[in-house]
Amino acid sequence: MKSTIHDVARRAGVSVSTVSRSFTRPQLVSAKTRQRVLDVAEAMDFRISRSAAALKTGQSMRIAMLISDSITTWFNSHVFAGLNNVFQPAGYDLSIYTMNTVQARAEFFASLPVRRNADAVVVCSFNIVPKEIAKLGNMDVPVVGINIPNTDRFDASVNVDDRQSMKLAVNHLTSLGHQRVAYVRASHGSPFRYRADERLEGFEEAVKEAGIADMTTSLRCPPGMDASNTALAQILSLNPAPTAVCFQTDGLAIPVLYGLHHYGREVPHDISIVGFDDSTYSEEIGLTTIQQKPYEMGVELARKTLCLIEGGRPDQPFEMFPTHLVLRETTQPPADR
Amino acid sequence: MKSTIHDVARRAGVSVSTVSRSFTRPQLVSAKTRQRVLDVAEAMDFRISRSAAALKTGQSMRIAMLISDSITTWFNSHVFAGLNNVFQPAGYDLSIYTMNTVQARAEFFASLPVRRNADAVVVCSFNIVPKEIAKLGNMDVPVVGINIPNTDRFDASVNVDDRQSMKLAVNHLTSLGHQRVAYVRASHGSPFRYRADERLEGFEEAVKEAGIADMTTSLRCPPGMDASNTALAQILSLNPAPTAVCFQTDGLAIPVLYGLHHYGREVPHDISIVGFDDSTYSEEIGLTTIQQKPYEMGVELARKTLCLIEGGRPDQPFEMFPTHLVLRETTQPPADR
DNA sequence: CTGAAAGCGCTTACAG
DNA sequence: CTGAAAGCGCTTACAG
Repeated sequence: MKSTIHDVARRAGVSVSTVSRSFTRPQLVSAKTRQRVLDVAEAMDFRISRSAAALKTGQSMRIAMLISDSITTWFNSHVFAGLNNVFQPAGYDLSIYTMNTVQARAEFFASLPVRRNADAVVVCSFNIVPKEIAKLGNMDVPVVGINIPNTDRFDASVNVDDRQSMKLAVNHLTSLGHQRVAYVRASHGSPFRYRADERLEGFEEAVKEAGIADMTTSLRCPPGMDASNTALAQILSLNPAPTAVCFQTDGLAIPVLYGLHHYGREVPHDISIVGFDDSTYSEEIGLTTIQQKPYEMGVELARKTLCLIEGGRPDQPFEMFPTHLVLRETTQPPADR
Repeated sequence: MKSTIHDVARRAGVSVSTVSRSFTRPQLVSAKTRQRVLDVAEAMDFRISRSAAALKTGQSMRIAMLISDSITTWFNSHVFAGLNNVFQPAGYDLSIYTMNTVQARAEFFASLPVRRNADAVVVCSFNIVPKEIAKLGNMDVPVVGINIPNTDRFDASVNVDDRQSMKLAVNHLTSLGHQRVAYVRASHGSPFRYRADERLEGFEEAVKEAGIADMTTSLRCPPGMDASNTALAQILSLNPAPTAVCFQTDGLAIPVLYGLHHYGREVPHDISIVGFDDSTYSEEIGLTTIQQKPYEMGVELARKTLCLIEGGRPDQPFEMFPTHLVLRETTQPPADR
């Protein structure tokens, strides 16, 4: 029913070796023969079986992506898209492994289902611990990371400087003259803990350097639906009121921005807002924010990974991607100045 | 280096058949033997090679998901998450095939790279044409769809009634007393064309039934960054001004909602807004909208697909998922009433 | 440039 | 309940 490489060989009057080469190493076959093989294959609706090829070559043609929360988040889905758009044309399938509970995570690293079944492992925004990295390292395939806290034991990575980026945001505000600045972060327990930590540290450093540390406040959003509501309530009740607020993510900033309007606080006249990510709606809404580009980071990390799989060395195994302060419409000098 | 089933068999003092059965059909092996095999396998870091198993069984253990735009959209990423969370534990990899240009699409259906390399094909929100479906059908694997215009030739599908759902939105507004209602849709050329069409038709029907067809306007967002800006500009310049606006998607509604605030129109006091999807931020922002649940739809479609792969018949091969009007804070009776 | 042959690591029908 | 053996569909080192 489905034709195999043997059927094609017979119909084309060549050996299976030649059929195989016509697909995988065309330069080894005469142009004439190759064309005939390809024509016959086409007529028979033949495709190379990836399972068979994988078995023979010892590669699984699969790459595992480890994430600690949902693939539906802005960051993860863009990284995934970037990775996939490089891996897919190269013949690799990208499989997601979601570790969103302590138990799922422990199970994954205990049983390591990807062993022997992945040609590389991509660790995405994961506060992965040394013991876990060691386990992955034992798999003898490249282990690469995107926005990982620490590159030890990794073969390649692509990162953003969260600390420095957040300082960009604060410096923008302080240089406008803001003195009472608040910071809103997601609750601990977030899978992005280390990134949250870095951003908070960047905020605190910048605020200290600006000499306004004693007038700043750090607010916490509890997990759940009302995260932004809680943040909003805290901002509105701060006394004296902050003239500017930095957010750990645009995802926190946008609902608060909306809520501020709702309660009659004009942005940026009454209060300035800076986000982080440049994610969904940020441009349309005019949110001033720190831009990072997870799609592009995914593309670049996939390239490095392919290079490693082929036994090469990426030019720049550990790359720091730039971020940019994007000025839009939610910041201005404080009104009382 | 990597141990195979033979190594395990030798160390455990059994045949490879028994090792294989211990993993894939445990009930065929005595508990004692199985435990010994599993212990040895564990000690040797052995995992079944999925490529080898796939070759032998004739299954590819891969499922293809066809989408016509990015995997990063709210709808697609949630469907993907739902599918993947069922397929992955069942041992299947889910591969994305993105056809976002006419050329990419033609190439895909001409070469059908998934032939012999997928155990099922999932068509996601695709205005797929009969000729294309026929090509997929020739692959001899289940072809299933999610939000497809027409279920002919499909083996299973999960859909939402876009037309009826939009009528829900309009009826809500007319029953509040709104008479001048506008509709905002994305430009044609969108990959979601058929869904956009259905929603527009639903809108027009509802408006006709309510007897306010002559007071309604349908606005179009051109593609690109300024889509919502253009819509906003049109809404603001309509004369007489509409008292309510329905949007094809929340993604269009949210930036416009923000823009209306910006230009001093109070929602819902001056103008009511209804979205469609219940997507990112809709709840936090209090957007009244039509809710659909792509994650749940993905889960259910994956279940049907698995059933079909195993040769069964899903209880309900073609399922219509409900949508709900979610009342929040962006609608009220018109102020001039 | 082409072919014959070995073998990748499993699963499963068959036999006991 | 267990094992010996065939074979899934390829790739590739070797020979010519």
